[in-house]
Amino acid sequence: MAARTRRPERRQEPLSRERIVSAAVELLDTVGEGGLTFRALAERLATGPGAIYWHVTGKTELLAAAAEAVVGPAIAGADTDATPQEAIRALALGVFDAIDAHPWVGAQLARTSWQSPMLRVFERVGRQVQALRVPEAAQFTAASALMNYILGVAGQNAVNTRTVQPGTDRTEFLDTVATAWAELDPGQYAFTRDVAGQLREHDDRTEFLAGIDLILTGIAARR
Amino acid sequence: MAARTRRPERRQEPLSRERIVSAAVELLDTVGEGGLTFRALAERLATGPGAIYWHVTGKTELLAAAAEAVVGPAIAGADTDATPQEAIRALALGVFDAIDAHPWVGAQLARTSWQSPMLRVFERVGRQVQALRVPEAAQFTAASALMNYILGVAGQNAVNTRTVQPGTDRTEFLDTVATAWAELDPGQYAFTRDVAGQLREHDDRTEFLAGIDLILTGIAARR
DNA sequence: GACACCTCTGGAACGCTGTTCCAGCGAGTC
DNA sequence: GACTCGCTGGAACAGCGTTCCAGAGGTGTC
Repeated sequence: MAARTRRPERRQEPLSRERIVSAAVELLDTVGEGGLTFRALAERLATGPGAIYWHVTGKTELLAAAAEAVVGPAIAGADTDATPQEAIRALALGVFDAIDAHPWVGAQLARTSWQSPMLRVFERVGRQVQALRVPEAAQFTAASALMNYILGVAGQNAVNTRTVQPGTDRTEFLDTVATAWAELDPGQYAFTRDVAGQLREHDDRTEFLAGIDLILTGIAARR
Repeated sequence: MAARTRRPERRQEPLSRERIVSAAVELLDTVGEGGLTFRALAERLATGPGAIYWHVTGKTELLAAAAEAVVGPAIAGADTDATPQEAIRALALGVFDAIDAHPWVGAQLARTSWQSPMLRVFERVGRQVQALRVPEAAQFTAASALMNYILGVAGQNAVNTRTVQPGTDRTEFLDTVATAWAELDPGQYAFTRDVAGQLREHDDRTEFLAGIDLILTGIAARR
């Protein structure tokens, strides 16, 4: 028994939404999307699965909160004294870099439509679209196109990091795919073969920005 | 036993990969993404879950095959005697319409990187990019941007149909979101409020095509 | 001090999933 | 008739998100 001598074995910090969310982010970062389970999370927090549900309604909300925690700060910067184009680029890169640092965020954003934080991105992209003097009737189209492109890249980024074995690095992965492309049937896949080299050597970030610029050029030309 | 008179109670058709995939497509179309389980599929095929695994390696392959079955025919058309822009539009619309008719395909395509059938889309988009006389060094970028945009729309389309309750129709759903947008804080969400009306009245297909055209314009301007 | 509250805990259990296992059926072959 | 082998389908397994609930621990009231 020795009930007298038992130490105050109660957990140092009490459970809280913040502690749960930040533990979830750590788990997602280290073990990946599939690694976030309520049991693993409970173990990390030295509690049981049931306790977590007191602070969080379910996995959906938990993932949304984790994404918010990571993306929120990344898009918080001010876009004063910058051209609209530069502001949009900076915003898009903020999202991109957050996804790059936390691949699971890409899947999460692509899965959850325009709730926060992507609604905030939409708002700020839209304002810059207005600053570009895009006709009112075309503003929704312009901002939507940018959002869809960003979310498309987000999703693909997530897919790629999910596909790659945890052991291999990015260069090796690109090399494998590029080699596979180069060995496709020349009749059926002439173009894909042609650009296999560009796939091998491209930089994701630069390429992402080039796509943004393509759309921005399109928007400017239509003004 | 009356073994003599027993009808050929053996299932009419034997199990086969095609039967399984087409049953999966039916299930996905009627019950949605979450409705495709091996048990439901087995019941529909009047067999057990184990039998399915003889013809299909697992759920991943099954989903890929289902997407291929739906998207494959949609992008099979020939693009002879059409301008490159028209060919790209037609191709993109083929993918869009397939997704529109089978919402789960959007999620599937967005989830599986550029395997078939999206690699075939990439190839054919790329050829038209070459036909547009885009400099070699920019071809990968141009084709990738189009692909990422298409996949972004695909993913968002899937999200929206997943969010909406099976009861309500699209108009009602758009109305709800647009109303919510119109009631946002004017200080923080000025732009979003401004375009709430455009959200309510927009047509997905037209909007999708407008985005494609924006990128095409950007590509042409950079030539 | 005793009692009743009420927030919060965490382990057990539920129903569901994808997947594996394997006894056995039925047609074709020696 | 026996043997083989492609194929079947029901049972079982491990894991998931989620729910349930007995009870611990702190706080306020008499």
